[in-house]
Amino acid sequence: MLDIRKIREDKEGLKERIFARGGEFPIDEAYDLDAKRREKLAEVEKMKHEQSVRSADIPKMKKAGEDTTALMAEMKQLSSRIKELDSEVADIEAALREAMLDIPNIPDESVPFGKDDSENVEIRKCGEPTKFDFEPKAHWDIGTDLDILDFDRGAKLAGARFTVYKNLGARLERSCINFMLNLHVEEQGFQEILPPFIANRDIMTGTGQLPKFEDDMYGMPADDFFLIPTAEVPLTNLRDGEIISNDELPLYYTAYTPCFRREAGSAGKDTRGIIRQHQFQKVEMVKLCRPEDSFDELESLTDCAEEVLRRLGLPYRVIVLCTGDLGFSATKTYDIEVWMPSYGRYVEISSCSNCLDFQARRGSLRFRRDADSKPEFVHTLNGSGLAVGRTVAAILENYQNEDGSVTVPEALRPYMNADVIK
RNA sequence: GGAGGGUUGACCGAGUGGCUAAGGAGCUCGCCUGGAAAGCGAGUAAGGUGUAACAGCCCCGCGGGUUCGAGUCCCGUGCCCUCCGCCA
Repeated sequence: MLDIRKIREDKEGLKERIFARGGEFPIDEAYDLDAKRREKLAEVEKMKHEQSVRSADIPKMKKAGEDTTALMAEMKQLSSRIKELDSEVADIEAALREAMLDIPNIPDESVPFGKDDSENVEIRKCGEPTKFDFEPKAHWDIGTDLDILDFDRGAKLAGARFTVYKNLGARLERSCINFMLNLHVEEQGFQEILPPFIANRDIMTGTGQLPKFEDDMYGMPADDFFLIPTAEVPLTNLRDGEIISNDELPLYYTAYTPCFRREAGSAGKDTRGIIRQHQFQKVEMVKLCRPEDSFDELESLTDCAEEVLRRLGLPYRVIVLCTGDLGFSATKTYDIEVWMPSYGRYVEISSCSNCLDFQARRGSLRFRRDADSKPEFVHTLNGSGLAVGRTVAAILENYQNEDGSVTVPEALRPYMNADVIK
């Protein structure tokens, strides 16, 4: 959620920057509701003041033995007028909040203008696309042939876009998780968290998944719970409602969780393999930091994710998302894309974003700089480190051998207890 | 699932209808001391909204209601704790 003051101060400038995302957002509406709200509020506040001052006279008059009937009757009228106005204000506030929740974050000045993912800009590249002196297979064929991925039984158990991992396939997934967590925790300074995989409506609203994207979430209506679509949700909200002390910042959290997404609107996309699943595993990193540090933290966060790929020896590139491709809560996002031979191109495997105070404001994530200063909102960042299923797919494809076996990357061998999957 | 207890400030905690929601811990300063601790004294301190700045208004888990007036009474509900039941 944006600070309403930003809209008040420079509505047109803001509209231009936000509309660069493409689409329309209710900024004018929020502006008008805000003005109306303040006007009504001033009116009702004056009445409340009168109410409290004059009501205080009643016990005094009673003590003095005076008759309070007339004053009480008058106060009763005032009270009911206040009630009416109060409910008008509440209606306006609800509408204002609804509008504000539908307005995305402002793209940072450094974000390139563009309409969609075709206009994202490559920043750097590491390694070269893998070359084969035989005809390489796609990971779904490799996985099926080695009997480590079972798509048919996944579909039987749950449906399309669910996959069963077996034997060294299951172990490869688990090894990646452990390898990534250990790197983040032991070398990069993150605290390891194992959060609930379910979040309630408030929490889902705090990070921006709700109310706009409810259709993309798996919900449990009986309890008004949701399966988390990413560990960003519990990690970012871990300190929700708290006032964090200054010396705790910056906070680095990492967690492995499964992620659940309905993928509404992705019908026909990436239907084969494990690139786009309703349930996938991910190791996520989240940072809470002081406002002045968040852009530096974004660079180091991205590097933490890249380090995973470097150690796995997978070719990748980093792009900066253009205004049209930027996520709802982010002001700036780097995507890391891994080389996927079956696609003949780079495929997203991590997304690292700076959300400024946008999420901190929706929940209430604040810190106190000094003992006597006011609480301020922290800045929040999140990045995948990495999407595990896509990492497995990339390993299977980039490390495949002509005989159908797959060489285990050096960094994973201690976890796999195997040099090769065959 | 059933029964009971709780929910007040960056922390603890009093407060069952009416002037400004106690007190403590904390923090700052002073006295005391060789120095510190303890003790004593003084000060300071809540978040939101709003204003040029004041003021004003709101805030006692959340939402309704009763009342001239609600932290306090009534209804609903979230969460925490205890016991019972069920259960990995």
